[in-house]
Amino acid sequence: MHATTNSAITAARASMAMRLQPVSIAPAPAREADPLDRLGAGVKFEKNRTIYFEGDAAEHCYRVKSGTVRLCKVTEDGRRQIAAFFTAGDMLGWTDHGFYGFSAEAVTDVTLEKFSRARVDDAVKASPPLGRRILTLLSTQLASAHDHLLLLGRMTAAERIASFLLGLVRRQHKGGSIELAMCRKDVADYLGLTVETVSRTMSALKRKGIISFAEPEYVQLNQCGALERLAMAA
Amino acid sequence: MHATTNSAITAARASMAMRLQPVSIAPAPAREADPLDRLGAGVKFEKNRTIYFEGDAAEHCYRVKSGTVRLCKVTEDGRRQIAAFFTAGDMLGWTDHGFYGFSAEAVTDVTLEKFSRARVDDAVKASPPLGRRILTLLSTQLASAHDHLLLLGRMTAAERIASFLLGLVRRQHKGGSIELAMCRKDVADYLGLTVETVSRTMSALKRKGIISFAEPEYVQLNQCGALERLAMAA
DNA sequence: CGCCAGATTGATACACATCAATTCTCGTGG
DNA sequence: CCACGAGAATTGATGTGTATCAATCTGGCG
Repeated sequence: MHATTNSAITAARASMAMRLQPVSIAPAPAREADPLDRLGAGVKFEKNRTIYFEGDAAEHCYRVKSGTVRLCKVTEDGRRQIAAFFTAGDMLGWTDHGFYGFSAEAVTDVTLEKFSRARVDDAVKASPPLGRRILTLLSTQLASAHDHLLLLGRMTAAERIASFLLGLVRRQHKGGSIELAMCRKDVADYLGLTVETVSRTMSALKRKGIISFAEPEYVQLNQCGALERLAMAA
Repeated sequence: MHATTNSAITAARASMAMRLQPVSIAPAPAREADPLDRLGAGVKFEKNRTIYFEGDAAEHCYRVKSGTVRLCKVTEDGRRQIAAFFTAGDMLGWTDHGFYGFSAEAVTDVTLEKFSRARVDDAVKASPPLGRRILTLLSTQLASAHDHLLLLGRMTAAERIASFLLGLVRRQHKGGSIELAMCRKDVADYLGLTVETVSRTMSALKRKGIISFAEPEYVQLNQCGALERLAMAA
């Protein structure tokens, strides 16, 4: 019935794990200048400043040079959902709908390259490979969002935390140890939980020796295997 | 602080409501032949057949001609999440990652146009406007997925049902009355709930006179205002 | 030092899941 | 035509994972 080999599934899973978080733009082909480089203007935002608001006209898109950005939306009564975190190399704000659907905010102090949408559009017309890159980008972000849907719709608190930590460790490949740029509230709003549940769940993992941390923002993954078993899902 | 006008927000909200469900490909420019038309091969799938499996090599993409398709993933222990429903005009299976991340299944009997990814890629190289259409497509689907994240992460059962029904009524603009192509289990798995909760919540809405239905698959929205108040969120 | 925001931990509440019957519809065969 | 069985939907009784409410603890900073 299932026409796929196991190795194909394994490969797919590996790639999916890699993109649990939004992923960097593909590196520009070998030794050519990145056509985006000519178009960008450097901008900085302090921690917790808003880069653009949900509902604003979508006249710019951005590429992260340093720091972390969150994409989020807040309801009238204060509930918040974070759709993604972006770090160095990620691109955000590309939409074909005239208005941003989610706000973008600086989680830490950030530096960005800011692009005029109109100019990028022109550049894309002139350079098909650039168009492809943006396509790849959106495709990656879409796949990532779909994985996030499974997490929010069907996973338990422990599974969500495990997936989140594994996603981070894969992005910042520094073996086992990760730095959380965001506070517990941000983690909670990304995972569809409350701060308390995030804190309790992480404490439980710590008690079991699966992870450890002295300060809340520096976490060591001691048993990735155990985490992967928790994150299971697919 | 918030630099946006109310009308901008209103416009953005309207457009966001419109794309709660994945949205049709933009109509081909006026009187020109759609470049995709030459590339597609018609295929049919019976209700509940799988169009492609998660993990399969992503060698084709599809455009729905009739019927409804679901994009979904099932965990080892049987939990399922539906990421999207696609209907006539929607495109699916476009990914830049070699393997499909989610399976696609026929909710009803469906007819599709099937495209070879390689050929579409070539066509895109030859025709920049086609590239733009696909970009728009992905951008729309991404925006839709982000709205879905808010729904799964932060909304109550009643809010999810209300959003879902409003999303449907906007797609099939037949004023007030909608046809559910999918069963309650599909709705539940799209909304991150159980069948029982979907059923109970819809019964409650019926008791209040906000909606009505004799057969489960034909629902009449009597008070869209009340539903919108429920769906609130943003 | 004393303040404050963030993190952690504890006690309790509740929304939704789970388990368990019915009921309803529809297709199938006697 | 009706009996029968199977799958889907609904409804009810109960359980539980996480939210909520409420302290307490911690580290940075004026």
